[in-house]
This record gives sequence, structure tokens and C-alpha cells, in this order.
Amino acid sequence: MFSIGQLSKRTGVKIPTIRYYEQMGLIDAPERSEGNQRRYTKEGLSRLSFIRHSRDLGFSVENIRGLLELSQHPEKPCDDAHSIAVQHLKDVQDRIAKLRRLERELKRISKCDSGNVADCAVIETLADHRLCETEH
Amino acid sequence: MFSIGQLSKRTGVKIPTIRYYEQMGLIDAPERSEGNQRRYTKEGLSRLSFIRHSRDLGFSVENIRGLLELSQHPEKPCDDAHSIAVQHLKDVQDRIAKLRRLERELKRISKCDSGNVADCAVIETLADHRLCETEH
DNA sequence: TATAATCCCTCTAGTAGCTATAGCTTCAAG
DNA sequence: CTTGAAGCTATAGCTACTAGAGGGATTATA
Repeated sequence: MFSIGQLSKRTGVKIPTIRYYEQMGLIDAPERSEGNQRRYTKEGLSRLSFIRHSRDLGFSVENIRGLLELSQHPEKPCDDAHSIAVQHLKDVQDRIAKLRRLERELKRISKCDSGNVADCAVIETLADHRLCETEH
Repeated sequence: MFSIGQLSKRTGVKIPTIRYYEQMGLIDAPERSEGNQRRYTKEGLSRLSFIRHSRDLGFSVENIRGLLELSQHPEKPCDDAHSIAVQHLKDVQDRIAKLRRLERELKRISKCDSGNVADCAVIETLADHRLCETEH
């Protein structure tokens, strides 16, 4: 049996976040000690580790809900798990592409070595979209 | 003079967002018509365009506040504008690096072509961080 | 056993940057 | 003069937490 603090240390999930996940129904409410403190089992630990890891990989809480549900049913087909993962991969790739366009533009802007605001490329470009090279 | 709807169309900023910016003090409260509706000038238009463009480039509202303040003082040195832009560029690059690590891991996971959850790489990897190749 | 240090409890509110809704008023065209 | 679109305020909701107040529980040491 672990206290919430021990669970937090083992999983790297902060204490208020654990309570938040419980409130969201992502983890079951655990048993309580006589003094009303949460006491977790190994199941609780592995479920929270799953969540932590999924969050690290950027899955949304809603997706994690689905993935957890699936993981409880090993006999089911795993097409849903695949499509969640593949969709998430696409989202990540979209975000990368978008950020790379931003990066190019920001690099160009930041090169300005003017002394004052009147002819600073940063300010000028922000004020006028037509000075941009890429779409965004 | 533009109504809020016309301003919205010209800048691409949604109406509730314009009112939100006003509340945040990012744009000045404009004059009102007799019937209490907002009426904007060309200054209002260009300020909002500046904001829109900065948001598109991913600057935070707080950074935009600083950049707007600077843009009002053309005689000032523009070191601050540079450091905001350079810092933002760094943030963007960090996020790209992080997302690329995610991308690698998600690609690896998604390749699983198992039929059911019991031996699905997606679920398995989420349950056990040790199956990952990269850090995150 | 007493006490101090640490941990845990609930509840509420705050973060960023909007977006949505309800219930009303004003404006512009026919 | 009427009707439909557009605008008004105020409030609440979104994601995924995080922080703080004001208490009670547990544990280690004296």
C-alpha cells in the first residue's frame, strides 16, 4: 500500500495532479486509511504509470481514457489503439511543420541589427504581414 | 470608422477575441456610437493587425504587450524587441526538438501490426516506459 | 508518551487564450 | 415601419493542471 506521496514519487506525477485524475475519473478512487488518507495498490501504481507515460507522449486525457479502456480488454482487436496513435502522430507532425515555418520567419526577423525601433525589422515585420516570406 | 464586425473581417480576429483584447488592455477601448456600439479608427485597425500577426508568430500576449509598447516609441533602442524575438525563437526550437523526439517514438509504436490488444505495441509501450528508445 | 515535523485532507480559485451562451438592444435595408 | 442581422454585457466553459488556505493524520524522535 502506498500513500499518495509515495505514488507521486514513484510515478513522477504531482500530488494535486493525482487527485485531479481521480476527480476526472481517469483513476479509480482508492481505499482510505482510518484517518481518511488515500492508500494505493500496485494496480493503482501501474495505471498511473500508464497515464504518465501517455501524457509524456502527448496524448490527450480523452485519448488516454480510450487507451486505458482498451488495455483492460486484451482480447479485443487493437485497431482503435492504432488509429489513436496514428492520428496523434499526424497531429505531432503538423505541429512540427507549423513550428518550422515559424522558426524560419523568426530567424529572418531576429537578424535585424538596427539600433532603434524606428527601423527595427522585428517591429516592422510584426506591423506588416506583407513583409513576411512564408504563410502562417 | 469601422464596426467591430468590419474590424474582425479585415484583421481575421474573431469578434469575441477583439472584446477580450480590449478587456485585457491590449487595445484601447474605442469610441462608441450613440447606440453604444464600438467604432474603430485606422489606428485601431493597425494595432489589431500587429497583434494578430504577432499571435500568428506565436508570441504570448504578455510579449505582445511589450512589443506594442516599444512600437509606440520609435526613438528607443530596440534591444528589447530583439531579445523577445530571440527568446521566442529559442522556445520554438526547443518545442521542435521535443516534438521530433515524440515523433520518432510514435512512429515506432504505430508500426505494430498485431491483431489484438494483448500483444499490441501501442498499449504495451504505454504501460512500460522501459520499452521506449528515447528519453522524454 | 509527548511533541514536532512532515504528510495529507477538502475546497476554492487561478493559469493562457480564447469560445460559447443567454437575453437583450441597435442598426440598416426594403 | 418592420424585420433580420449585427452588436451589447455578463457569465461560464474549455485543457490540464497548479497554488493556497485552513485544517487533520502519521511518523520519528526525545
